[in-house]
Amino acid sequence: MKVKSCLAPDMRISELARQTGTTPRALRYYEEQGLLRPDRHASGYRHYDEQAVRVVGHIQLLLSAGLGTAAIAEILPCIPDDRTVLAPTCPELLDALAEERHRLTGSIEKLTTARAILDRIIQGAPDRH
DNA sequence: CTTCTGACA
DNA sequence: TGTCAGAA
Repeated sequence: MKVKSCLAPDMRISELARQTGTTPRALRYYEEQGLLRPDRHASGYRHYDEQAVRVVGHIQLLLSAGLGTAAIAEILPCIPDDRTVLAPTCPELLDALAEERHRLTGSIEKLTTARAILDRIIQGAPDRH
C-alpha cells in the first residue's frame, strides 16, 4: 500500500528550484547532462514530481562531493528516488565513490606538497629580524 | 506572468 | 552560471 500520496504532485521549474535552493538555469543544465528527465506538458513547460526534490538533493550532494555530472548520471539510477538519504545501494555507486575518494587523496597530497614548498619560501624570506 | 531555447559585450 | 532576446 502506498503511504506516499502527498499534496505537491507536480511543480514547474521555478518551484523545484525554490524548494531545492537552486535556479531554473541549473535544473535545465542537469537535464542537459542527463541527470533529470522531467515530463513536458502541452505548453512545453517542464513538470516535476515531489521525488525530483530528493533527486536534485542527491545531485547536489554528489556534485559537492566532487563527482562530475557524467559520473552522477551513471550512478543516479542506482538510487531509489524515494530514498531520503543517499546510501550506497549498488556496486556501481560504491565504485564511483571509491574512485572519487582516491582522486581526492591524490589532490590532497599535491596540495600538501605545494603548501610545504610555500612554507619554505616564506620562511626563507630576506629581512626577517 | 512564467517558461522555453539558444547564445555570449 | 548569469542573462538577454524572441516566441509561446
